Amino acid sequence: MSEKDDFDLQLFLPYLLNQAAEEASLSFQQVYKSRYGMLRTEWRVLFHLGIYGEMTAKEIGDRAKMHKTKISRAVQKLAERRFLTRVRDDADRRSEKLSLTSAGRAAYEDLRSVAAKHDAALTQHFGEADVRRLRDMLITLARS
Amino acid sequence: MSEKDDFDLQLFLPYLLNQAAEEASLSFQQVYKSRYGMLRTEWRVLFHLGIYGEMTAKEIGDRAKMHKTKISRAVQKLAERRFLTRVRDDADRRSEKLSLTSAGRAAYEDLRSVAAKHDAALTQHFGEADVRRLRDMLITLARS
DNA sequence: TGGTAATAGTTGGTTTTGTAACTAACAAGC
DNA sequence: GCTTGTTAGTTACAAAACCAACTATTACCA
Repeated sequence: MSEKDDFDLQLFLPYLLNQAAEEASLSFQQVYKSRYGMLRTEWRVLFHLGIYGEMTAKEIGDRAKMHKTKISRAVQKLAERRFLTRVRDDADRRSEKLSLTSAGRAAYEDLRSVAAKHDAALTQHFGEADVRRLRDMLITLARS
Repeated sequence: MSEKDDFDLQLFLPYLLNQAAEEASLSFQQVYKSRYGMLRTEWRVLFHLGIYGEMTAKEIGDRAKMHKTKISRAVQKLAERRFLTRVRDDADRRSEKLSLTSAGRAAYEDLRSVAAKHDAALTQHFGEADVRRLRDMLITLARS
C-alpha cells in the first residue's frame, strides 16, 4: 500500500550503524580474506597482538568484546598458519601468552597499512573536525 | 613485548562502527528476541512492510541490501507466525506481494515504539546538530 | 590444609549464515 | 513460436556463530 508510515528506518541508529559498518568493512574484508584467508575475528586477534604485543586470549576478548570461543578458534587458526605462538603462562598456568611470529608480524604490518589507507579513503570526503566528532560519538556509543 | 604500535585499532572506522553498531543494537535485540522470538532479518522485513506497506521480497532486499536467501527465510518465519500474507503477483507470477496481517501490524507498531524510544535514548547525550551530522555521515558511509 | 567457587580456555551440538545450484516465470531476438 | 538469457524465489550443502557443558587451574576462606 502507499500510505507511508512516519517512522524512518533509514535513520534508526542501530540500523544505520549496521549498514555503515557493513559497507565500511567490505573492502578491507576482501583484502584480509583473499590475501590471507582470514575471518574477521582472526584479523582482530592479529591486530591486537601486533599493536599491544604479547597478550592472553582473555585480555584480547576483554578489549575487543569478543566471546572466548571466537577467540579460541581464531587463535587456533592463526597458530596453524604459524602467525602466532602460544606459551603457557607460568604465573597462571590456565592461560597462554600469545605473540606474533615474524610471519604473523609481516601479515599484520601489511594489513595495517591497508587498514590505514582504507580508513583515510572512508573519511576523505568529510572535514577533519567532523571525522573527529564522528569517532568520538562512535566511541561513546560503543561504550554505553 | 611492550613497544606499542602506533596504529590505533579503536579508531579504525570499520572496527569502531562495528563496535558501536553491536552495542547500539543490543537492547533493541533483546526486545524483539524475547518478545517475538525474532532474528534481525525478521524485524527488518517486518519494519519494511510496516513502513512501506505491500512489497515483494526483491524490493525489500534491494532497499535493505540483504541477500535474497535471508529475506526468503525471514519471510517464511513471519508467514508461519501469521505476521504476513503472501499473494502471488498477477503482473509477474514469479514474485509475491507481501503484507502484514493485523497481528503483524500490531507487532510492528509495538516494536516501532520501542525502536523510537531506544533511538532517543541512544542519542540523548549528544546535541541535536551533532546527531544530525552523525546520521548524515553514516548515511554517506552506508552508501559509498 | 581441604573444600567450594571462580576463571582460562576448549569442545560438541545446535542455529544461523553464506554460497551455489535449482525451479518457475518472464524477456528479447530472430 | 522457439531459443537463449535473465530474474524471483527456494532449497541443499558448507561455513561460521552461538551456547552450554567440560577440563584444568587458581582463588577464597572456614
